[in-house]
Amino acid sequence: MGDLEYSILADFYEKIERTASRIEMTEYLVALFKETPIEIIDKVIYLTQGKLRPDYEGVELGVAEKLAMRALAQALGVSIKKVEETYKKSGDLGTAAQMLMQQRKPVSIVDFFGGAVEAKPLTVTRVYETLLKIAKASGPGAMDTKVSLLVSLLKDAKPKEARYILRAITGKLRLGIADMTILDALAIAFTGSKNARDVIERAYNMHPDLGHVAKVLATKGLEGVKGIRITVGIPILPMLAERLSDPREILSKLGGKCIIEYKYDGERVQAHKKEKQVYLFSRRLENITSHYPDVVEMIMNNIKAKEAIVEGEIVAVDPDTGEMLPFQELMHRRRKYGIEEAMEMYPASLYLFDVLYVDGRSLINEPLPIRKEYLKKILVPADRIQLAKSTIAETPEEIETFFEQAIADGCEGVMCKSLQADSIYQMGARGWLWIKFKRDYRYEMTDTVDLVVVGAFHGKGRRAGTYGALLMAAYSPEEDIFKTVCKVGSGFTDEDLQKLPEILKPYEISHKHPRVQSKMEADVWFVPAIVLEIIGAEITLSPLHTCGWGKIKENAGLAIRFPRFTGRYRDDKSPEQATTEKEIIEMYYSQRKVTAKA
DNA sequence: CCTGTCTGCCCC
DNA sequence: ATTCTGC
DNA sequence: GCAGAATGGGCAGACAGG
Repeated sequence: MGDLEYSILADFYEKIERTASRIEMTEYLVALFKETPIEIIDKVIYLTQGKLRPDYEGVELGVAEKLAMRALAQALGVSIKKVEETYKKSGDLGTAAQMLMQQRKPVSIVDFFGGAVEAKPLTVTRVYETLLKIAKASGPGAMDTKVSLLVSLLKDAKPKEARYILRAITGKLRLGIADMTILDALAIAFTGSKNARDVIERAYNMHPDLGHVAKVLATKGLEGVKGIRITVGIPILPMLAERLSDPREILSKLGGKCIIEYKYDGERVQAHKKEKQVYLFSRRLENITSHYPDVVEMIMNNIKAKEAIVEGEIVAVDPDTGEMLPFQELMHRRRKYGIEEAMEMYPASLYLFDVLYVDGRSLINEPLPIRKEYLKKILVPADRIQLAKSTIAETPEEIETFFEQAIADGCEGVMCKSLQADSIYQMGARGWLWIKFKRDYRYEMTDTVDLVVVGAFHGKGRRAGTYGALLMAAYSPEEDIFKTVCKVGSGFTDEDLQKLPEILKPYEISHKHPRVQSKMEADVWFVPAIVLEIIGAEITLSPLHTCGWGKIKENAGLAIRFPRFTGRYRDDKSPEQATTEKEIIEMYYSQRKVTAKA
């Protein structure tokens, strides 16, 4: 059985990490694949993706940052505190491990002979199999088992190897390569040119398991890969949408005319029906069949085909009024136990918007209008299963009108889709055939808030050395207190990130400021002083943030959904002039009125 | 048995 | 989910 | 414009530990 020393993999990772050129990265990957014995090509691919098995199999490590830190401390015989310190400073657990290991000298003869020096070199298979064992450990004592397994690996690892083992475990290799680059490299490594890339990508889209595709390619060649087809029961890579904020632009991208449909605030689902069997897959291809027995039932009864793959959005509804409920409520359905009760409290509606396969026939290459016809043909609509509401729009005004109606009906926005002859179902991400349009993409349509920076969190990866996110608060004039509403870590340019520590440094304090109310423990606290403009999609109930605590619901505050920095520093405002708690509460109520109208 | 912490290529 | 950046 | 890597709120499940 062929194997590969893990240090060789680590060396390639290091080279890839050091360059920013995608072409160069691909070249290194190609060299790696050529050096990899065919038997373990799938393992190398999974490790390089930072996973163990394809998503739809649901194999989970159950180890992340904290447990990995514990294991590292144990392997090195240092305190968790020490590991944590090094981690926070470097912003990367892998780098921290490498640094700490390089610092360490053999302390005693026993250590010397018992330690890494005498150990057999790590192999890809050993690393992979150990990670699988970690994933399988469960039940009482599982944490210790997982940690011990990881410790055993780290004890035999050289510093550089530890770097990448830890990164693989935390799911962030951070090499600058992901699926698309791996596909390029596979094409070149096994067929000699990038020409075959499209064929390989297509196979991957229909059977999103890179390890499997690579193995087929390595053992059976391109012909084997061409044989990979859509299989009912294996999820297809879902088509994604681009975003735009202007109806005019949307129309010009889509050729002056489009299908426009409601974008429901729920969970996207790809439903597979195979005779008497139904499978449901999430957007990230997790198997979510057990969460939604009611949806399974509807697919079984109301889709008139022996076999079919359809796509739609699951939305929670109020069992009494039938009104659509916000996404937050649907989350209660993502459970393993108490499904029956949850089903009564949060019944699900399914709004279908596409069909990809019917009775042996792939519809992937059919234009959207044809697919919609098929969908209409096989669907028997009922109370809780219907087509997503849609129409055809040819002017910006028509888009605006339909959009307003969607918002009034409790949707997030709309999807605008091409209906041209080339409007195929583009598996994966590519293209501008689908465009989403949401209220908060438009500055004028959404209220921004001016919030006070009261704390910050150390950044990771490329944010190492600066802040990853800031803790933001609204002001309560009645109590003269600042209460948290969100963290914000998106919207900062590199320049912002460089400036922020300088701006905030003068206000840094060692403990939470007495005028700040927060349930969250920040890495750094500040005197409330700096005000930033923040935009978000809506206000939600929060179990964590303290703004509006108990004023709308017992044991709940308010938070901002999808918060980001607008780029505007409100240095014209004092912290006492920031958005008030009362204003946030009003925003919460006014948005609910809109949805209640529906 | 209850509570707190951590995890999820989680969902959005 | 949104956003920014290097290629 | 793509591909990748930063980052958000919040839910249930799985353990650990009192």
